[in-house]
Amino acid sequence: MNKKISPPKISQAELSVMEVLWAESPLPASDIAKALAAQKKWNIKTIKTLLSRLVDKQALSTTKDGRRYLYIPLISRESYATTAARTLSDRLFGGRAAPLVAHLAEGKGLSDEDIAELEVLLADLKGEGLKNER
Amino acid sequence: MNKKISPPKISQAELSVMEVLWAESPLPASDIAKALAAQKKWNIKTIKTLLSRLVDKQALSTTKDGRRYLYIPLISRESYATTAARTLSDRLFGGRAAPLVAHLAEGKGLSDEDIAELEVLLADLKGEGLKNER
DNA sequence: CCTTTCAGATTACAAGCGTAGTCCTACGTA
DNA sequence: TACGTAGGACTACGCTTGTAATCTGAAAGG
Repeated sequence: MNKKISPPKISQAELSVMEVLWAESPLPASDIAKALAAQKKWNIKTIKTLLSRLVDKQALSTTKDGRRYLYIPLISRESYATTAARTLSDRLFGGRAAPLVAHLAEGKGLSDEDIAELEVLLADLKGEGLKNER
Repeated sequence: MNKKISPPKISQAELSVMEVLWAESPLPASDIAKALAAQKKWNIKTIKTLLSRLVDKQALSTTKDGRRYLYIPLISRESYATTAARTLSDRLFGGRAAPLVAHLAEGKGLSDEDIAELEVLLADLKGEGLKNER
C-alpha cells in the first residue's frame, strides 16, 4: 500500500503563477512575469517568491538554463482541478454533483450551451456506466 | 447604488462551526462543542476562538442568554455554497459548469442517482430557459 | 460568605500567505 | 578592467489561521 502523497496546497496567488505555466512551459521567471503583468501588478520579486514556494511544495520543478531556471509544472491543471472540484463538492454538497450544479445555476443561470454540454456529458456518463456495470 | 458587501471569508475550521449552526441555531458554544466532538477533537477554547472570529467577520450574530451567548448564522449555507461554487467554477473552469461536472465524474464516477438528479435538473433548467427566453 | 467553576475577553504563538527588499555573483558591455 | 545588471538565495513583515492558555467576573454550591 503506497502512502498517498498529499497534493501540495496551492494558494490563490500561487495559482495564478501555475496558470501561466499550465498554458506554456517551461518558462523562466521573467517570462512568467511578463505574462502576468497584464492582470496583476506584481513586483518580479513577488513572482520569484511564489515560484520558490511552489518549487518547495513540489508543485514545480526546474531545469537550469544558463544562469537562470526554467519552471515546469509537476502537477497538471487537470489533476488540480479535479481535486479542487471534488473537495468543494464533498465539503459543501455531500459529494453530490447535482446540488452543486443547481447552485451554479442559481442566480446566474446556466447558458444554453452549458446545458447542452451537460446533456452530452450525461449521455457519455451513462454509456460508461453501462460498460462498467456489465 | 448600494455597495455590495463582500461576503466574509470563512476558513476551513470556521466552516465546521458554521455547519453546526446551519444545522441548528441558535446554540450556545457548549452545544456547538458537543456537536463537533465527534468529528474534531478540539478544545472548547478553540471553538470559542473560532466563534469570536466569526462574529468579528459578521458571519454570526449573538444574543445574550443569561451569562452566555447564543450564536446565529448571519449568512446562509445556501448563499455561502453558491458563492463558493461560483468562485471555484470561475477560477478553474472559466465559469462553465460542464467541465466542472466532468472533473467530478472523472475517477470517482458519478453515481446513477447523481446522473438521474442531474437529468431532472437539466430538464427544469430548460423549462426555465424557455420561460425566460420568451 | 468563601470557593470552585463556567462563560466570555484577552493574549499567545507558530505556520502559511501576500508582497517585497537586500545580498551576492556571474555576465555582458564600454 | 570596472560597472551596471539580471538572477537566484535569503530575509522581512504584517495578516490570517489553527490551536490553545490565561485572566476576570459572575454564578452556584457548601
